[in-house]
Amino acid sequence: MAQMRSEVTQQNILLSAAKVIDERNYERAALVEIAEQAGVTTGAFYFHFKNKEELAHAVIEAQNEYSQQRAERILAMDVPAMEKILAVSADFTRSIIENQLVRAGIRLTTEVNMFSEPPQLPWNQWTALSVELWTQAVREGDIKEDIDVSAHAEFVTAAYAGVQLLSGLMTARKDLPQRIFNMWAILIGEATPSERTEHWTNRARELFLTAQ
Amino acid sequence: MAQMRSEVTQQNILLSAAKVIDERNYERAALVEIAEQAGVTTGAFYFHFKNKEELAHAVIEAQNEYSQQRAERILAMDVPAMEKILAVSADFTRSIIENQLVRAGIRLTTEVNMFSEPPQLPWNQWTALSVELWTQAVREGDIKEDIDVSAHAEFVTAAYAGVQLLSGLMTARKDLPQRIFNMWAILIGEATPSERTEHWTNRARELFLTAQ
Amino acid sequence: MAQMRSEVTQQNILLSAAKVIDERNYERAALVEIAEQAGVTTGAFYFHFKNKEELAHAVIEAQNEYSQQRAERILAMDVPAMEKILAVSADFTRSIIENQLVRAGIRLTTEVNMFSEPPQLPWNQWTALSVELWTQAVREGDIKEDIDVSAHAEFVTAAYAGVQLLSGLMTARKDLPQRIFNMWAILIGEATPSERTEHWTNRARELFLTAQ
Amino acid sequence: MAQMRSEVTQQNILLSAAKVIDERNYERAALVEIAEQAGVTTGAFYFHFKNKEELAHAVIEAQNEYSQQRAERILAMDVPAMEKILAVSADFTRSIIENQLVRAGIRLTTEVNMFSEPPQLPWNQWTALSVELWTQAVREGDIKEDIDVSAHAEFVTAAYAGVQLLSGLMTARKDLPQRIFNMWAILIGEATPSERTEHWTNRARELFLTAQ
DNA sequence: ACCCGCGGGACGACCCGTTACT
DNA sequence: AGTAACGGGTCGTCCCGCGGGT
Repeated sequence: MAQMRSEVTQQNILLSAAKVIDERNYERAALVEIAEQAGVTTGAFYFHFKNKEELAHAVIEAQNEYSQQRAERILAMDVPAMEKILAVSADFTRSIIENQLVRAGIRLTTEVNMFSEPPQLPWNQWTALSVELWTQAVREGDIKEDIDVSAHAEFVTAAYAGVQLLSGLMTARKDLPQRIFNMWAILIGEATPSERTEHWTNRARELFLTAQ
Repeated sequence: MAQMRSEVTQQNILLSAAKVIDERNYERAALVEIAEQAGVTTGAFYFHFKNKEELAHAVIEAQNEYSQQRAERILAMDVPAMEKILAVSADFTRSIIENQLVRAGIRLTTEVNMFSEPPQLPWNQWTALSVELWTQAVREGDIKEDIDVSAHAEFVTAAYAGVQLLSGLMTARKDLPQRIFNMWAILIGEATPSERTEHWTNRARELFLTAQ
Repeated sequence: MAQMRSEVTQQNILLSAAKVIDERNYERAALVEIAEQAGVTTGAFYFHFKNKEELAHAVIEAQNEYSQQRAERILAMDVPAMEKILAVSADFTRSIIENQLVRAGIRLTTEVNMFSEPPQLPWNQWTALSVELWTQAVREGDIKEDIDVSAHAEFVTAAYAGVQLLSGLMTARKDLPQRIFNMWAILIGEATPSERTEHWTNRARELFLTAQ
Repeated sequence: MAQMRSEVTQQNILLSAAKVIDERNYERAALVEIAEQAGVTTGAFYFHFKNKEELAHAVIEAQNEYSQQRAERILAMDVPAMEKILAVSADFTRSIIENQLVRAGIRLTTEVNMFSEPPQLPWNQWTALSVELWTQAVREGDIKEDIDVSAHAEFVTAAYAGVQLLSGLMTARKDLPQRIFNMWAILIGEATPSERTEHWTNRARELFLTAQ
C-alpha cells in the first residue's frame, strides 16, 4: 500500500537532480551535490541508477511524462481544438516557470551531443500532438484549410523551444508568457480565418497574460 | 602588413577552440586538447588568454564579428529590404553548416548559465538588425503596415534559434535549410501583403532550397 | 540425507567465487558479481561468510581438500611410489586445466601479501606428500639412495609452482602438460638409477603427453 | 649535464611505486600513496605517466633493464659459462633480497591477467640468456653433451620463479639463497659430467651460502 | 534459519584548469 | 613560450551492515 522505500528515495534523487541540473547544468551538476540534497550518499545513488547519464534520462522521462499528463488532462476537455492548443501551450508555459523538473527536463532535452543517444522522443511527441490538434482545428474551421499542417506543427515546436531559450537567456524566463503570447499572436494572425483571428488572439491574451 | 606571430597563434587557438567546442561542448572541451590541436602548449595558451571563459568569450566575439560582417556585405547591396532579410538568413544558414566557428559561437551563445555574464549581445544585434530591415520592408510595401515590427523581429530571432537547435538535434543540421525555409514560408504568408506572398515565397525557395 | 538449503547456496557461492577469481583476480573479483552468478544477493552472501577474505580462504580450503582427495585415491592404489608420484602430478595437472576451483585455489595460494595470514598449508601438504613418496621410492629402488629427499621434495613443489605459473603466463596453460613432463624428464634423469631412467621417463611421457 | 628535473621526479615516482607495490600489491598500491611518497601530487603523476598500468609497465621495464645490466657485467667477465650461470643467478638472488625495484618488477611480471598485455618479455630474456650460457657450457665440457639445452633453460627459469615465489610465501625470502642453492645442487648433479659435479656444487655453495 | 532491499561511506583512478619557474 | 607541478574535483565502485521478511 505504502510507497516502497526505494521509490521514495529514487524520487528524492530525481527531484534534487532536477533542482541542481536546472540551477547549474548537466556537467556542472555534481553527483555528490545531488545525492546530498536528496539526503543520501553517492553509494545509495548508484544503487538506484547505473550512472549519471541514466539519471539524466530518468529526469527527461519523468519530465516528459509529467508534461504529457498535464496535456492529457486538457485534451480530455470538451473544447475546440484551437482552445486546446492554446491551453496546452499556456499550461506548459506555466509549468516551465513553476516547476524545476520541467525546466531541468527541457534543459537536458535541449543540450546537444551530451549523451550517447540524444533524446528525440519528447520533441517528436510535441510535434505529433501539434499535428493532431491542428488537423482537428482545421476541421473545426479555426484554422485555414490551405495550411500545411505538418510544417506548422514542426515549426511551432521549434519556435516554442527557441522563444523559451531566448527568454531564459535574456530575462531568466520572466517574460516567457509575454513572448509566447507574441508568438501566438503572429501565428494566429496567419493561420486562422480572418473572422476568427480576433477571437483567438483575445483568448490567447487571456490565457497567457492574465494572472491565474 | 605581415601578421604578428602572436596574432597567428592566437587565431590558431581560437580556431581549434571552435573546433573542439563544436564537437564536444564548452565543458567537455579540454584546454589541453585545444592547445594541442593549435600546436601550442597550455603555457602558451595562458599567455594569450586569461582563462578558459575568456577564450569562450573570444570565440563568441569572433563568430559574432564574422557573421555580422557577412551580413554587412549583404546589407550593402542595392536590393529591397525583404530580399536582404531572406538573403542574410540564407547566408547565415549556410555559414552554420559550413563553418565550425559559427557553430561553436552559436553553441556558446545558446548555453545558459555557463558564464558569469551570459552573452546577450549577439541576440540583441540580430534583433536590432531584424527590426531595421523589417521597418524598411514595411516602407517598401513588402510587409503589411499593421504589423508589430518589433514583436516580429524578436520572434524571428528566437524562432530561428529554435529551428536551428531542433535541426541540430534531429538531423545534425542536415535539414536546416529546409526547416528555415518552412519558417519563412509561414512568416511570409502572414506578414507580406497577399500580392507579394507568392513572389517572396518563391524567392525564399530559391535561396534556401537550391544548391549554390 | 537431503542437503540443507544453506549448504547448497554456500556451495553455489563458492563455485562462482572460484569462477570469477580464476577469471579476474582476488581483488578484481567483485562480491556482487560473485553473488549475482550464484543467484543470490550480497545480503545472502554475508549470511554465509564473514567477509571477502573468509570466502577466499574457503575457496582455498575447498580446492585443497578436493585436490588432496584426488591424490588420496591414487595413493590408495597398489603401485610403486614412483608411479604414484608421477600419477598424482599428472592428475593434478589435468585438474588444473579442467577445474576452475583448482585454478582459483592455486591463484589465491600463490598471491602473496594478500591476506592477513598467507596460506602456507597447501604447500606444506604437497611437500610432505612428496617427502613421503620419495622416501618410499628410495626404498623401492626407483630413486638413488644418496639423494637428499627433503631437498628434492621441496624443490619439486616449488618447481611445479613455477612451471605452472609460467605456462599460465605464456600460453594460458595450454602447454602445461608438456612443460611438466619436461620437468620430470630432467628430474628423473637425475634422481633415478640409470637402469630405471628410461622406464620412468617413458611412463611420464605416457601420463602427460597422451590424451586420456 | 645535470639531470633534468623531469627525470628526477619520474625516477622518484618509479621508486616509490616499486616500494608500495612490493609492500602491497599492484591493485592495493594506491596512486595517492605512491605519489605522496614520491613527494608529488597525483596531478604531477599524471603528467609523467598515462595511467596506473603504464606505471606498472615502467616499473617492469626499469627492473628488467637493471637486472639485465647486472647480468651483462657478469657476462663480460672472462670465466667459464657455468661460472657465469651460477654467478648471474646468485647476483640476481641477492638483488631480489636487497632491491625493492627488483622485487616489485618480479611481482608485476608474475601477476597474471593483471594487464591488457601480460609482460612476457622478461621471462623470454631470461630463458634466452639461459640457453646461450648452457650451450656454451656444453662446449666447455661443463654440461653433458646429451642434454636438451632449451628444455633445461626453460625449466630453470620457471623453477627459479617457483622457488622464489615459495620462499617469499614461506619465509619472506629469508631462505631464498639456501633454496636456490638446493635447486642448483640438484641440477648440477644432473647436468654436469660426474667429474665436474663436486667442483661446481662447491662453487655454488660459495656463491649462495657465504656472506659476501 | 535463511535471505533480501536498501543504503553507507570510504576510496579508487583519472582529469582539468591553472600557475611558478625557467 | 614551455616544462613541470598543483590541488581540487569528478564519477564510479566496492565491501559491508542494518532492518525487516518469511
